[in-house]
Amino acid sequence: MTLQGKTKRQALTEFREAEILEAARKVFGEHGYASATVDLIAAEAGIAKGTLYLYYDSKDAIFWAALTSRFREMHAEARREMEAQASVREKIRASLRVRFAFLKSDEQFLRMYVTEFGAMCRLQGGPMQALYREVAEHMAGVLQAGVEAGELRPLNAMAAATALMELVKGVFAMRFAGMPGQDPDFDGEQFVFDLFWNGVAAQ
Amino acid sequence: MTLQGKTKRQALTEFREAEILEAARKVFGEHGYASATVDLIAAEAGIAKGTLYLYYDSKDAIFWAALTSRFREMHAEARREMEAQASVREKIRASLRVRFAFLKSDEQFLRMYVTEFGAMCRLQGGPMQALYREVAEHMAGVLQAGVEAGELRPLNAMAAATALMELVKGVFAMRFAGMPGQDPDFDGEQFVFDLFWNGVAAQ
Amino acid sequence: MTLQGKTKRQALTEFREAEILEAARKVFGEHGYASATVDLIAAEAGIAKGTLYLYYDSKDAIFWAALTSRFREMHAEARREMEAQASVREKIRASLRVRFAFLKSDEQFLRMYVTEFGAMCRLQGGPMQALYREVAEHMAGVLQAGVEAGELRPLNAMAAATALMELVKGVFAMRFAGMPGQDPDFDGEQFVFDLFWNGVAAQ
Amino acid sequence: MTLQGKTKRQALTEFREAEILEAARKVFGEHGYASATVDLIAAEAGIAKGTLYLYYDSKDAIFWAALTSRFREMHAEARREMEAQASVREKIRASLRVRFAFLKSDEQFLRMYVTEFGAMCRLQGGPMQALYREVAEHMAGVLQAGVEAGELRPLNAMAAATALMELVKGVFAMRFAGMPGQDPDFDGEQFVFDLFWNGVAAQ
DNA sequence: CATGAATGAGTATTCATTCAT
DNA sequence: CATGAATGAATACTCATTCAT
Repeated sequence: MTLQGKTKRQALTEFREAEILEAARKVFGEHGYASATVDLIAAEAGIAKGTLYLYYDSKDAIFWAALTSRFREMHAEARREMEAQASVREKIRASLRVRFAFLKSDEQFLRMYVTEFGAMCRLQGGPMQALYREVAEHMAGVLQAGVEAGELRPLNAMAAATALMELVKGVFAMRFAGMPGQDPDFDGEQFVFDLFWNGVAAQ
Repeated sequence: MTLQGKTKRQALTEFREAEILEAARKVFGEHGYASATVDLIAAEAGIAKGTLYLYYDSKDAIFWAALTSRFREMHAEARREMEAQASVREKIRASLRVRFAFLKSDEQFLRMYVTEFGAMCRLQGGPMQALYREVAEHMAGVLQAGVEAGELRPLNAMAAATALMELVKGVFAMRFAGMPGQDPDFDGEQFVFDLFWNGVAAQ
Repeated sequence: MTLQGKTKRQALTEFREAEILEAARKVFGEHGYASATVDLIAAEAGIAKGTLYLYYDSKDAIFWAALTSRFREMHAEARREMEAQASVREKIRASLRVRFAFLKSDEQFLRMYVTEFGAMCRLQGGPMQALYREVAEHMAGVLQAGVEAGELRPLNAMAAATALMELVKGVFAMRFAGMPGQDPDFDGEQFVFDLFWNGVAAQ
Repeated sequence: MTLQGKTKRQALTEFREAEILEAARKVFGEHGYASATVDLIAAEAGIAKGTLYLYYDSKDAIFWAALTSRFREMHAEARREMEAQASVREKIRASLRVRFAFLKSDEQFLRMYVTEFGAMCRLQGGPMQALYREVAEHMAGVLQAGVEAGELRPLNAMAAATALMELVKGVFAMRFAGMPGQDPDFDGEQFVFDLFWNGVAAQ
């Protein structure tokens, strides 16, 4: 009974948190951090403003949670898919496949990721940076292994990992920068892979 | 006399504007857009707050001018240096040389460029996007010529141009993301060139 | 059974109420009325916030009850002790003895009494004022009798009674005002008695 | 010219500050600290809310300034009048004369002084306490001189000084406590003087 | 009876912008 | 041209109170 009670409450809490983050991504995605208001997020989530503060301590905390929770999901799936592959080449492919799928399917998250990640890393300091670093380090590990296995030419793995992440972001940034003639046939994923793979492959 | 008067006035105006933008870059660079205040910028520039509004219409306008004026300078110099080179390879080298020199020498501008360019492109809409596009299109033109000359493999030139710009930004972003073990010998410029050149060169 | 049930319930209710008031005095004493929160009181009392409202109608009511219940106790005991004395002189002594003992033994109540009684009398209106008046009137009655018996010089008994109460408060206020060189040998009770007695005694 | 300009500006500033404090005393006096709002004070002062913050940093600062500025004036005048007297007896009389005149003539200040001084001493800490102490110490010095001159019986001068101040407050507190039958002929000043003087005089 | 999640009115404070001098 | 005092709309956050479970 206690267990059920706890489970129920936990479930409710998790549901509310998810609801809030969903609303937050929508509002932050549309308005940007500065212009987004807590009232707007609460209204979007269909709850009272005060209720938000039962689940998150501040606007900052909401933003951080909304951005990183999704970012973590994306990274976790990419990691899983990469581990299922043997070669570095296929690991890179898998990583790109997952990331492109994620960013294409979640417009709001994409906006937050592309336009505010940079600023938030600097302003929010620690937690955001740590996450970014963690993800980069994982990719760097994969690339380093590729170098040691002779699949890749010798390179600074951390820099290459960062470059790969920024390339993905960059391709999506083209949209927001209002690039013209967006060729509907343009395959960003393939483009990034070709550029990066040719850039780092041995020989 | 009238001419001279006008010239004097124009000179003063230009001097004031430059002073303001310099101050703005310092304040925006240190605090980020949202936390920077017009009071702070005025104080830094050593003029009254009201005076700012004689030269710029709004905080937004100041930010935009501070960011783009420097961005334009960087691009203009890069363009000049690129035109002095014959091969696409050397044009790319020249572009990177200028951009890295600029960003290394101006910490404040670097911060604005890396952390707020993305957000501002989306939020400020037109003017910022147009500029970004213009720069990308110039680089795309160079790359397209390279493709046609057989120096580069066939590729989406606009995407490649964007990728190059984002790679430069990405290398500097590593700093702000608090990347560890920043190898003091790490040569970001060379790294970006190698990655990109190998990524796009023919064969 | 019903009787027992009622008695049990009443006992429980009284116990709860006492518990709540104890907690309230602690919280109000530490934080002051405005900064004290109902959550804090509930936590201190070890019950849920909603439960508080089963026993008291509002934060105000809790404050009022916490302050006056103790004030009443203090007065009741002072009254008893005064009645056990024959002369006005000894009645005054008894009153001071009880009041000083109470205030010295209950730091939290002391704080509420000294720092917020004044404000609350005005803001809470009726009930608090009535109580204050009742206590003052009792003391005034004693003093008036003293006047009529020739023990005290002719005076406005109500004013003198108020003065005595304020003097007691004033001595304790010295602490909160951060008075220096608090002589550890200083006997506030004796001091107030000497001042007041000399001030009101006949001749 | 510069001097005039400065003087003008200073005059304006002082005028505004006085205006604000006047309004603040009215609002704080009527509602008490907690219920008073900054909006109300601004409205009462006939200026915009933001303007308040050009002159005072916070609601707390306004309250503190409103209370202490008047308190200081009262003390300064009392001090002057006391110094014009030779005997301790007349100095005490002078002090009471000034204080009663002040408190009778400024209902709003009286309310703040009587009902919130205690709480604020504790909550605002340092500045308020220091002021209270300073005033008490001055009076204590006078009383101590009286003791040494044989005019007063030996006593704890600081305690007696505090007692005198609290007696004054106490007499006015009677009003707010809704004391009945306020004899219109009752002379509070004389009453406090008699009580205190008889209480402390030699013999 | 007891709970504590939900509410939303209420408030101090900031800051871009204006305009009288 | 230059100033900076004045403005007031905008907003994050709090907390007493309620009520469904």
